Amino acid sequence: MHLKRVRMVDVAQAAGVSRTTASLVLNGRAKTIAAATRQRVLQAAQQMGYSRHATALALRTGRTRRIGIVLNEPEDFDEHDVYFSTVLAGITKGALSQDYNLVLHSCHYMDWHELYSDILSPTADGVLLVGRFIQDPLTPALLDAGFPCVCISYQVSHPDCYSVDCDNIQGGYLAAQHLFQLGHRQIAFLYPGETVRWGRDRLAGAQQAAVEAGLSPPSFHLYQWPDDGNMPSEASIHAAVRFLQTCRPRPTAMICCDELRAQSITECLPSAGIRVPEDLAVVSFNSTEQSARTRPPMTSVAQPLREIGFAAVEMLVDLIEGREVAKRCLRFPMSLDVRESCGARTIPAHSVR
Amino acid sequence: MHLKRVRMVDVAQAAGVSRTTASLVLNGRAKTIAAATRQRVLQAAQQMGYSRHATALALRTGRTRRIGIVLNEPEDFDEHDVYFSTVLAGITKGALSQDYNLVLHSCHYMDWHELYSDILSPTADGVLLVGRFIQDPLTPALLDAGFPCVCISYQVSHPDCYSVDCDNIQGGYLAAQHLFQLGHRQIAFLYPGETVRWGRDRLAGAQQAAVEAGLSPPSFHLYQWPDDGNMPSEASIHAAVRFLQTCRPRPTAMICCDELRAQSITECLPSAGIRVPEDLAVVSFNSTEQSARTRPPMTSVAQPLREIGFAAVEMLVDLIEGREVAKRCLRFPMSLDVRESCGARTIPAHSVR
DNA sequence: AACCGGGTGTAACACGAGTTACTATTCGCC
DNA sequence: GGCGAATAGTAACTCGTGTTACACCCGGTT
Repeated sequence: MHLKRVRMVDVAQAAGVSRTTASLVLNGRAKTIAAATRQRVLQAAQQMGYSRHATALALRTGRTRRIGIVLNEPEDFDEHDVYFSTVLAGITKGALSQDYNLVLHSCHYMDWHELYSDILSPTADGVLLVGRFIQDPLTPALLDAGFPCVCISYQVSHPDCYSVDCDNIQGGYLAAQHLFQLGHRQIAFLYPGETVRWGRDRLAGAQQAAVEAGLSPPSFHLYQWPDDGNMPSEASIHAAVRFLQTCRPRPTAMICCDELRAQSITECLPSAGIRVPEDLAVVSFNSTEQSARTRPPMTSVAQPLREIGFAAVEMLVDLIEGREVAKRCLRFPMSLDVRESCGARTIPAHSVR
Repeated sequence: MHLKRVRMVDVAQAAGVSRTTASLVLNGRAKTIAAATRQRVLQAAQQMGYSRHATALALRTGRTRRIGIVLNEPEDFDEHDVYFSTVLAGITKGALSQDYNLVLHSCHYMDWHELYSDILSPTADGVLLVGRFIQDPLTPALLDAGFPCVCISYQVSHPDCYSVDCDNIQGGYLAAQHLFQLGHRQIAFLYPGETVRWGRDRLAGAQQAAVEAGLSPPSFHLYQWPDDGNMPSEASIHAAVRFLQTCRPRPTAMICCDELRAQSITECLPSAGIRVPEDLAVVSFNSTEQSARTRPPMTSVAQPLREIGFAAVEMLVDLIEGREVAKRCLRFPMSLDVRESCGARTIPAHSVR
């Protein structure tokens, strides 16, 4: 039942030439081949529906024209986590424009060594590592092996590390500046703690805004949420609400570095006697469609995730094809989608798209 | 800077044997090889960090251990369309358990012929085609070529077509049955029309429920929405609302075959003087997190998308590896997540997860 | 006739692996 | 001591392609 593949040698035979000649013609290296012969070969190829055997080509050239993608977990596509799908949308577009295919490396997070050798097989010409954890041994190992890598939304300290990220410092600055301009002075800052780089950076940006607003030394009411994965537990949400209730002096605003948490917390606030935005203004991060649909619609700092994915592909392909890459770390500015959770009037906001 | 790869011949040399011997040992075909020699080879391989060259292996064996995925559009990962990411979550899990990698074929929808030859390169051992359109020429072409395919959420009439889908007839039945049990008799049915199979099937199911409820001949107020892609246009939403307003006899309930549309329409209803659920009970399809977050939370028929993705991988791998596949079309039952948009009290619903 | 040189095309090798058929050595047994 | 069988290992081919070095032909010049 299986149709036999048409190989180059079949085309050559049909055109009455050697395989070498066919190869030269089909690769445009046909300087020394007579025009008539070339036509014969091209026509035969066309007619027989010939296309190169990808694997053989890859073996010979050492290039697969594929880009690998490593996510943190097999479950990363969970509908709850819009982050990966959006970055992936950008990556897909980038790969399309560069004429590369994408490989999703399937692997449990833990057995990084298996993943390591799968990548170095090599299954692809380079790999995009999406938002891995700082302690992850995989990235340095790949870099040590000299394998082309681009990190998305994180970076490691290694001379060969290239990365694309959003400018979290500037993002934190935006969030805080907005609140300061609205007159807030007591601000709760909810984040994953200093160990997570984007958490650290966003806080740093917020503190910078505080300094510029004349609040020195800058002081936020810090709350570090427990490390419980993408889906925050109910207990962790309640703990955050309790923090907001008991914190003194009472905060009039909160910056929450995660949209999903911000949303869950906000939903619990009314029953804790806290109204949004009257008693507590809220700014979250990662402005997605979700933020527009909450009550009240939530002001949120947006990451340009598609652009990040797209740029990461571009950078990786430059690396693969040996072109010079100007900056080791590309940073995209974040933007503030002003909605209603801060009591500011709704300005036609920078569209999410 | 690039570390030279360790090849099998290097391992063999280090162990003082021929490459053939090394190959036999490393593939467990070492029946005729002395235990001592085998140990030497294994140890050398271990020590030098040897791993097979994936491309060479694929060329020789004719198996890439990759599964291709074809989506409709490069933009399918858009955050608006949770469908693909959820199916992909299931596929990822399936691929992981079967020890296959995944290839995302990047391609514009239109130039199907380019995609066709990319698939037949072959980039993967088989391909999952996710929710393509009926008119799509790609699927029959691949089937004609004898390439292993599994269709997800659609099917074509071809003797070799294998597919995994949810049972849309039963889903339509569930939706209508729920409304009939609540006493509704005048029901608007919003769907993409007869040309889209799942639309047709859901209607058929609903009609079956009507017959069983003693309403014969079954009559719904049919509304066919225009084909405007995943994101419904504002105009199309308004048109639907107008339909609900002007339709006589006045419907007391609506079944909308798409969650996103149902949601947008529901948001417009108050301003049209229609309250949900008092004036109009609403059942939608594709129950995702979104449905739980609307006001009121929306009753919706859920597709087991993860299970579908997972099963599709299983089926495809069976096909690839030449095992017998019992059923040509695997159908998963849908389930009803009862929320508040029908006025039924909230029953602890079948969890989305 | 011998030599040169441009125009055409091909034989042969390489990429890194799996597999088959065959050689070489040792062992057991009569 | 000789013969067959079992044991241990390898040369040579294959997968489908890109590339390099070379062979051949033919016309023109010395």
